[in-house]
Amino acid sequence: MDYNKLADLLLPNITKTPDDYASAYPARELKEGAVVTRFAPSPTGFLHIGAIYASMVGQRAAKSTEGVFFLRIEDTDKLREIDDGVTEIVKGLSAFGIVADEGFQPDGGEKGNYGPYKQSERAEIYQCYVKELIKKGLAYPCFCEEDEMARIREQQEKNKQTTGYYGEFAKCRNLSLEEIEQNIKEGKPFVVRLKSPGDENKRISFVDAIKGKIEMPENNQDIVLLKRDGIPTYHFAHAIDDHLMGTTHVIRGDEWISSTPTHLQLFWVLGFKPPKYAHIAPIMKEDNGGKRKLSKRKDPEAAVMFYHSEGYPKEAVMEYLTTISNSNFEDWRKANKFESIDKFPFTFKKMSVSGALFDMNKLIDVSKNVISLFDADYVYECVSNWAKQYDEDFYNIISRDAEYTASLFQIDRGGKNPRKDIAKWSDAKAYCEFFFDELFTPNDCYPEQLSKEDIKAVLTEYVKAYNEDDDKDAWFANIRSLCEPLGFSPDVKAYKQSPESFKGHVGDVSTIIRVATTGRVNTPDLWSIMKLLGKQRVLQRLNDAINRI
RNA sequence: GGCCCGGUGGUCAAACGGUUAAGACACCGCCCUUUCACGGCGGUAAUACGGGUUCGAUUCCCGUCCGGGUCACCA
Repeated sequence: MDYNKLADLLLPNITKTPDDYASAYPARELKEGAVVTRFAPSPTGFLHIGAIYASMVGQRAAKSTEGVFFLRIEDTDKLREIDDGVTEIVKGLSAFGIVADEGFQPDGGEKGNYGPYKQSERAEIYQCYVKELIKKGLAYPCFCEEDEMARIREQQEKNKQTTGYYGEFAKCRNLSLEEIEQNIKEGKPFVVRLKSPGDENKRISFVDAIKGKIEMPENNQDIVLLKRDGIPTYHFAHAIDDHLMGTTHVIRGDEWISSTPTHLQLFWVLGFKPPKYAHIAPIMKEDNGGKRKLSKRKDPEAAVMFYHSEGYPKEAVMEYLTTISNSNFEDWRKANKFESIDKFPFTFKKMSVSGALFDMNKLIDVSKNVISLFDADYVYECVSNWAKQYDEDFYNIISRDAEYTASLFQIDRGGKNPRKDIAKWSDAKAYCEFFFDELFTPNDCYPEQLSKEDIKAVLTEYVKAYNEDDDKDAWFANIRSLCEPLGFSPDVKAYKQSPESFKGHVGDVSTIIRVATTGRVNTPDLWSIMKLLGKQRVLQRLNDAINRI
């Protein structure tokens, strides 16, 4: 068969040669050991948290070796593609601080010398290489229809043979040039398949950067290279793009492991040096005792938007994801409490081999720690940004006096053992409601064992004694001095020794004042709160409380 | 079903031929304390099962079971 003739018949419009592309995509000039990674999503729906995870790994691997991390859009499936898919991906990533060195940028632009970074714009590149393969007799057109394929499959299943298009079942392999010409003339659609040189009985092995050595049978399927529409399949596009773009490490979900022999074969027939593979385990979810991948239908936490709308800071999500990805991260963090996460020496080897269950408790814990280290101004900024988008009323209230709001986040912050009340920005409202008159709801939740008269007496006396200029010690001494005349013990220990001789202790007196001013039994440091509230509001609330009794 | 990968407390995970089998989260208790937190101390809880190999197996080998992935003109 004259393969050159066949190639021109099938792809008449392709005039460039692989050499043209080889010179258009020169080897990258990077320092020794630099790693080139990429995140290559298809714009088929919302951004999954797994995408953040995978890109974080890619970015970290590249950054730690002064390499390159790029973003390539794999839009070869027009049926599943959604509008704004690319924007969603880029925005979603950048919301977590992930911006690619090359490829699509948050501003909508495209950066880098190895583009285009969108596969739909690379059609003729793929076709050029397919044509080359046809010329070498390594690829051929296949005119089989769907029902025909189904019939073959049925037969194979019946005979307990491996299903698929291969060997003797690959009937279009043996078409003569004349038959092909005839089919083309009749306008029959075709796909281009690889004439697989693989042998099912031979084995191929490769070393996965995460999972170690993996051995599998060679691929003997004549996989589709070019679909009817002339667009390549994932497999083929992967081989071409990652070669041309100089990817050194392909980081992807481990659902791809089983097609890696096919990919290795593709690199081989194309004469390309294959990249290293790092197959990462997916984040799982517990489901009826079993494990399954985080699902977008069932699990809100699968969507990147979830973290955004709940208000988990991007730093916390990254921190959590790193905890999952590198088992030694927590130890490192303990030893480097204030260090930027970028300094963490990331390695593939430490990555978990099997899928970790998503642990919301752990995220919350990590997030509380992360937020507890933020300064008050930054907390305010974050809460404000969050509220602006998700709770406008709250936003209007807190932004009226930025300084005031920021200072309320300063309570017990900045010291050695900061409070950890807030795990996500949506917690902020509940945390600080009583600081704002619009959000403050009086709630007379006084301890039940105290009589109304006693409560009233405490409040009445306190209104007289209250001095807003008191420092913390004086403030508390003041409360303490109220105790005895009112029948309360100024000392908790003394109270515990003979509870029957007191109405309560200084803690109860504090609680009464606390409830009257904040509507709560539990709050952060009351003195700080009253300081912030100011004399007028404190007295107002105290007197209101007295009047309600 | 074929082919891969995996199985240490509820979860995430160390230990890679010899440990009383770490640590973190969650849970429980105690201490600190004017409340709540924070912090400190302590506790419950694990090597899937069965065979080997070995003086000795969480660790190596085999089998069973269980879980996950994959078998498209989807990625």
